[in-house]
Amino acid sequence: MAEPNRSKDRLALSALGLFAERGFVGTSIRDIAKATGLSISNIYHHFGNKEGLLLAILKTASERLLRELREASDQPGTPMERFKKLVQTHLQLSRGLRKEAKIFFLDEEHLSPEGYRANLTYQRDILDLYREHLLALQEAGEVNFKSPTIAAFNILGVVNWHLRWYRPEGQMSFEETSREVTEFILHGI
Amino acid sequence: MAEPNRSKDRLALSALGLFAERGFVGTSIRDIAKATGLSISNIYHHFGNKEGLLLAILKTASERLLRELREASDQPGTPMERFKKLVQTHLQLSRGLRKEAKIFFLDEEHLSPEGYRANLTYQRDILDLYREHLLALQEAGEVNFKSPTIAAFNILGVVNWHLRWYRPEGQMSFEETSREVTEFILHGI
DNA sequence: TTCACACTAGATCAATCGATCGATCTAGAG
DNA sequence: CTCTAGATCGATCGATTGATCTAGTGTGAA
Repeated sequence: MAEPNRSKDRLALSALGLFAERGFVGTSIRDIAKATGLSISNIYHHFGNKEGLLLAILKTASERLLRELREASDQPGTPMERFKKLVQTHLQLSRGLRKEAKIFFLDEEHLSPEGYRANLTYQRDILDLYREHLLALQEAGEVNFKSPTIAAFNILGVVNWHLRWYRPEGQMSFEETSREVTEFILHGI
Repeated sequence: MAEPNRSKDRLALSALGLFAERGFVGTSIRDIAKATGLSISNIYHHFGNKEGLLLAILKTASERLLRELREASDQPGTPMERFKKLVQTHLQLSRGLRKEAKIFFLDEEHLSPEGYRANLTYQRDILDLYREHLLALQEAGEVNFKSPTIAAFNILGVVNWHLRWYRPEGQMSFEETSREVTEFILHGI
């Protein structure tokens, strides 16, 4: 086996694109197999079932997102500087993880209870990261919200909505929208 | 016919609940028929096809939402007062239209081109309403964003995210979260 | 060489899908 | 009393679904 897990990776990559485009239920295992040129059996061999394939994609993406967000916001600096870095990094990463993010918020209701729980945990981890930073800001007193939790939800709303409406082919550049979104958040808290 | 369109309304109501719970693709026309106790044929008789049923629900809800938002924000007052009223009304209405709103943002990719376009138009109408108000605020000079469009997107992100995470059965009251969300938005702009 | 195992293909399964059919029922118009 | 339009029914269509089964591959260890 010169190229280990090549089929597995190809399946995951094709599935990512198809899930993002047509949704989980809207994509059949035959679509995925056909897109890779492999047979259906590979999906069941490598991922157990259709949901296993989705969860594998979600796991990889969310772990990477959380890790990179932690790294970026763990740099030295004032609480406000670190929080700003967190938001900016989140926006930038979401840009590269458009498809993954779309899957994330799309097909929750078609997952098994275990899959749903895993999905929820990934989202909660991101929320908690924001809550930590917001709590630090609140203790520093530079801030005018009462509940760090609600503030974290509001921020996630703005950030996640951004990857919903932002179109790279539009007239507004990513840097332009990203700066405006960041300022909205910084004023909001 | 003592009760005109009763079957039609019952179908739409059942479909609303099922679509919100399991998604459009995740709900079969058999599920809807079974939930109402009527036969499958009624759906095709009253709505043409499965998508027609969804679009009918979407149309009713979005027209009502837009109308009530216009009414609420057309009251006399300063631009800021009217804008605040708009946001508060939006939050309140979303609370009563939870299911409809969920459908709205869920299954876009499974619609026909015409259905997708209709869906997009409804969302654009809301966006434009916000842009009008934000433009008035910008001209009044009380505001620190550059693009009313981006600001409108940000606000919609916060409002729509609210109906995603807010749980009536949780410990936080609706009034509490609503106030906090509104303040976040008002500071953000 | 032999054996075990990871990997892959293709045929096939029962279940379910959206949609359509002709037939029947009901209510009101003329 | 007849005619018609709309509402509703159960049966059924072909297609597709996720999943499984069998039958091989090729590779590396013993």
